[in-house]
Parts: sequence; C-alpha cells; structure tokens
Amino acid sequence: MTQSPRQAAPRAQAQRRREPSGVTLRHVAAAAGVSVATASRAFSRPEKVDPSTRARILRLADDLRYVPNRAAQALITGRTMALGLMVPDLTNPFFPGVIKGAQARARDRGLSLLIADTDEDPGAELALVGQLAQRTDAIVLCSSRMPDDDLDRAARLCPVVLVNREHPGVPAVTFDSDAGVREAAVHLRALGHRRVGYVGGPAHSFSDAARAACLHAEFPAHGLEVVLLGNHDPSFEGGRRAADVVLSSDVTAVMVHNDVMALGLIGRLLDYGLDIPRELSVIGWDDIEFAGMFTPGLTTVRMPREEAGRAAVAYLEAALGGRPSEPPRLETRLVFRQTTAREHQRRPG
Amino acid sequence: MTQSPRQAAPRAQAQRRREPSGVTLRHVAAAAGVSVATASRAFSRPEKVDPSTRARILRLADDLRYVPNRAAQALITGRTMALGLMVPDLTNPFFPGVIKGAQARARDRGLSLLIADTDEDPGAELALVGQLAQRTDAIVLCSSRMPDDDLDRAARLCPVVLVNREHPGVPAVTFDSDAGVREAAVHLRALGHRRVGYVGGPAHSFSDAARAACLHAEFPAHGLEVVLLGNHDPSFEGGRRAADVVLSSDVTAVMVHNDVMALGLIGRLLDYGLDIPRELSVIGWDDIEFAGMFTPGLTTVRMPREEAGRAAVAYLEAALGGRPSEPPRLETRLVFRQTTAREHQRRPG
DNA sequence: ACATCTTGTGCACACGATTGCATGCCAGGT
DNA sequence: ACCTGGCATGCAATCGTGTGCACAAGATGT
Repeated sequence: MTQSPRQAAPRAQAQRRREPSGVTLRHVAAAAGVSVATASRAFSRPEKVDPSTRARILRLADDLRYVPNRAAQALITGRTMALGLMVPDLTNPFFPGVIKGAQARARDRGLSLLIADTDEDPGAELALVGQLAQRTDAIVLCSSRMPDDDLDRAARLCPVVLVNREHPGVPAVTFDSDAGVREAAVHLRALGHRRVGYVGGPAHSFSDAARAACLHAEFPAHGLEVVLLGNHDPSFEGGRRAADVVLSSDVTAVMVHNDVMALGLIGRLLDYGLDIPRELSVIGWDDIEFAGMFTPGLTTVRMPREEAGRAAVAYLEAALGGRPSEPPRLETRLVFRQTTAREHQRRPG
Repeated sequence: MTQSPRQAAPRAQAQRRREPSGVTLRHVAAAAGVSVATASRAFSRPEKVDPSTRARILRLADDLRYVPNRAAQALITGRTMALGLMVPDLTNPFFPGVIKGAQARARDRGLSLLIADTDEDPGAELALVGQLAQRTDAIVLCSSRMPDDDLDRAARLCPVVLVNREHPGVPAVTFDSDAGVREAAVHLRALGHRRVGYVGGPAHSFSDAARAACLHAEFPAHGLEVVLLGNHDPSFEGGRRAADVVLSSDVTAVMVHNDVMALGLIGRLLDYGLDIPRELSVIGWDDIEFAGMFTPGLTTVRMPREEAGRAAVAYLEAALGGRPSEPPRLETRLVFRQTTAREHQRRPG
C-alpha cells in the first residue's frame, strides 16, 4: 500500500450555517459514479465529456436540484457574473428606464445587476464604485456627476462604461442630441419663433453642457436665437423656480434641461394663468413616460433610455469577453405633443 | 529539521485572470510579518488580536489597497451579504421608491442589492426568485403577483419578505389602508358625495382585493355607497380605458386603484371636456411624485414606499442575524390636493 | 506488431478568506 | 519552582468549483 502522508488529519467538519439546498457537485458526482472534475466539466466543458455520461450527470443534477455555488465559481474563476449600475436618483424616471433595459439584457445573459443610488451626491460616487467593484465584474455609470479625476480613478478600479456622459479614455454610451435638437429647431422655426430660451440643469452637469452646446450649434443655423436662462436644480421644484426667469425674458419658446423640470415650469406658469402653449411653447428633454400623460402633453426630445441600458451591458459583456467593441451613440428624436404652438406675443406678465 | 511531507508538490500557479487589485490577505500578512489567520482576525475578530499588531495590519492593508474578496468570504461563510429585490415593473414609480429605501438601508449595512424586474409576468417570478436565491441571502418580493403555491415554493427556496402582499406563513411589510381610506371617506362625505366608484386594478392582484375590501369596510360606515367599476390594467392606458365606465355610472366621485391609472382616467375625462373636480372627484392611491406635479394635483392615499423598502431590508437583516422580529404595518394617510371638490351633478355625458 | 494520436476520466491543487485547535509566552497564585 | 490560565498567534483544514496534467483505453496509421 502506497504511503499517503495526506489524509492523516481527522476531519473535524464543523457544523456551519449552510445554504438551504446543500447539494454540491460532489453529491452529483457521487450519484453519477464519476469524479467531481467530470461533473464540473459536464457543465462548463461539455465537449470534453462523453455524451452519455454527461447526460446522466445533468439528469442527476436536475433530480438532486443541484444549483452551482456562485461564490465558489466566482472565487476560482475571478468572475462574479454580476454588473453594477449606478444612478444619481432612482426617483427620476429617466433612470429606472435605463435600469430596466440593463436588467433585461443582463438577465438574458445570466448576469445579475447590482443597483446603487448616489442620492445626487457626486462626492459619494467614487466610494460607491469601490464598493460595487468588489462584487461585480464591471460597472455602468449612468449620468455620473463625478469630478473628472474621480472618474479616472474609478475607471482604473474596474471596467466601466458611462451612459450619458463622456470622458477621454472611458467608453461611453451617448445620446446624439443633434437629430432631436435639429427637429426642434425646424419645428419652432416653422411655428414662427425667433428667440428661444434654454432652461439649464445643474451647473457642472455634463449632459447640460452637451445640450446647451448642441443648441448653440443647431439653432442659429435655423434662424433661431438662443437665450440662456440660467442653471437650475434638475427637479420639479427647480423647474417651478425657473418660471420667473422665463417670464422676465422675452422668449416665446423654451427648451428645458429635462422633462421633470419642464413639467414644474409649466405647472408654475399655469398657476400664473399663462396659456400654454399659446403664450409660450415648451420643449422638454428625455421623454419620460409622464411627459405624455400630462395635459397638455409635453413636446420633448426622446432619449432611448432602455436601449441605452441594454447597450451599456452589451458593451461590458463584449469587453469582459475580450471582444473589443464600440459603445453606440444613440439617436434622439423630437416627440411632438401639445406644448408647442404658433408663436404669439404674450401679454406682459 | 522536522520533516515536512507537505510542500513537496511544486506549485504550477497557472496564470489566471485576476482581479485588477491582486492584493490579498496573504500580501498584507506578509507585509505585516504575521500569518494570514491573524490578518484575517484583525478584520473580523478585532478583540482577538493585539491592538498594536492590529493597527499595523490595518494600516498596511490600507497602504496596499487591500480589498477583501467577497466571493471567498461568501464561500467560507455561506453568506453573500447581498439581498435581492423583485418588482413587477420598474417603470411604475411606486417601485423605484421602494428600491430607493431598500438600497439606502442596505448600503448603510454594507449589503448589496440585486434588482429584478419581472415585466409584469407572474409566471416568470418563481424562476427569477430561483436565480436571485443563488446570489443572495434573502429576497424582498414587492407587490408580487405570484400564485399562492409559487409563493410557498419561493419561501422554501430562501428567506423572503413580502411587501404589499400577504400570505400565510410568509412575513410581510404591509400597508394599512384603513387610516387613509377612512380619511377619504370623511373627506368625500363632507363634500356631499354619496355614491363613490372604485376603479379596480388587475383582477387577481392582492393589493386590489385589499383596497376594495377596505373600501367596503370603511365607506358604508360613513354613509357612502361604493360602486365597483371593474378591473383594469394598472397603467395609464388602463385608467383611460376606465373613463367610459365611470361616465356611464352615476357616481360623483371615484377612488382609483393607483395614481397612474387615476392620471389616465383624469386625462381622458379632461379630453371629454369634463371639469375635474367640479363634475367628478378623483382620489388615487400611492402618492407617486407625479401626483403632486399634475394640474390639477391629485388627491391620493399615500403609501410610505421608501419606508417600506427600508423596513423590508431591516426585517431581513434581523432574520438573517437570528433576531426574530415582526415586519411593520405601515400607516397610510390621505394627501389632499385638487381633484376632490363639493359634489355637483354633472351634465349627462 | 508497434508507434502515435485521440478521447474520456481522475488526481490534486488552486482560488482567498475564516476558524477550531494547538502552542508558546507571560503573569499571577500557591 | 510549578501549575494554571489567559492572551496572541500560527497551523492547517475547509468552503465548492475549475482546470492542468497524467494516464488508460481504444482508434488509427504504417
């Protein structure tokens, strides 16, 4: 008998808190009369095991209700099969849209999605990325407000893809506002408008800068003058507060940084007794579900947000799989509803 | 020299795809001149290691940017430190609210939150629970539409807490509609209403049944007759479609299964030229953010949904920690806005 | 008949952390 | 001097899976 120095120590086998279904590969292997290695390969390297034994193993696994232990897989494999997704505020309907798309795609591929809400606190984002990175293979940063160098650090921490923000060296799913804005321009021009205001979002928001830039690039070419009406909180209240600035300007139409703000603005103007859209045309941004539910329905630039979510995880899948790819630039379109109408001088407010 | 039969086999140490920060406990231990065991204890059993060595270990860990490998911890510990949260539809603002609360609480406790959206498919829920269960310690089932026996199976799969649904033997964070509904009753009665309709949600929805039951329990006591106006899709469109039923009934006020439906209903009635609330008072359910953003502002029964999310994870924490507790029953309140007014016979529609 | 390749399987190690047990050390009681 | 006991630490096993390597048996080529 060959001496075997191993196996000497008696196995204490402490009583541990175990998962409900304590069925492991070992059990399946034993039942099938094969080694754990073969059982493992039956799942992950199908071509390396005899079809009949494989079938037997799979059937037994099923009978025993075997479910692989993801932690063990993650440990040996180095891949958690989970992705992270960070958003500034779940309460803004734009983000659940992105999540929905991301989650659907992830689920299709057997990936899980961890959600983090930063509560609009740019300072907390980097730390949160750190936390997420421990449990995921890669992260989607949606409309991140992080300072540029935090972003650099984050990208070094773990594979990252941005949505609705751009930063050199970091892949990003972006929205091409041009098409939507151009449509808005011809639309407003056709209605007779000349001077249109832009009610901006947060001062250091990337997307706000992008939107303003896009306006400046497209509107003058269509004979429209754009008037900046300040930076505001990207909330309903922010929109309401912007009402006075709008009234005291002499624009006949405004574009607003996002739909929620636009709705706040309109609500406030309605309170003032203004006739929307007769006295002021309003165009929002995002096309959240509620934009179409309001009366009057909000004309707005649609951002394909579920698609953005899907594209972001698709990109990460590819990147993790070593297949290089380019995250897409998504087209926007103007959605025509009832908050835009022929230009008409309003009575002094 | 003591003979050591171990350590004979040469370590091949295959080149594996490793996490970006390849720093493990072993490195920290080596740097600190202690064993991995001590290093480990420096983190998880602080009292069992000398304060000075502990300090040294922690500092070194920090310097080396050590981050513990959650997969390894999960493997040995049997705890993933992650929770799952399943919702029917992220697009309904009620659910992001719950998620926000859950996520905030989870993050505070160092837990992660996995999100699953069932896309309103009750048949898919059980399978999704199975998937989630592999990666989490416990699951929050929010407004689950699962059939009862699926629910039983799910609960056997892994620790579960329900939100906004009840089922014998399964803990649940519930909403006590009574208070809100009672307020609605006295409110409507004070405004002179007698017959109030109920525009129901999905036929087999637990919460719809609960809400209807609550109406039947409270309204007659206040001299109000309740008229059931059918079951409808819990969406904006569903609310719009319910408009005709409402018009053809002779009620002067309606309660609607949720805010989104109420908004749809109101929008449609406005289209018909109805004066809301003069000709019909409307009360919604949930108090989603947008309820207050509409014009007219929607009077509605508030559900403290972020609190529900927090309570659900708090309950699970306790349960996993072996501390038995009872998930709370949360109070609802009526939020008075502009869609309710004195009863006033409307002109025949 | 023998060399070579292919195929299917098992052995054993590795992943990174936790933890029961053993051990060595030092203080204090007798 | 010796025993006792607490404290700090190390050893080694363990969690469940993946995978390189070795090996046996059968297939194939000359």
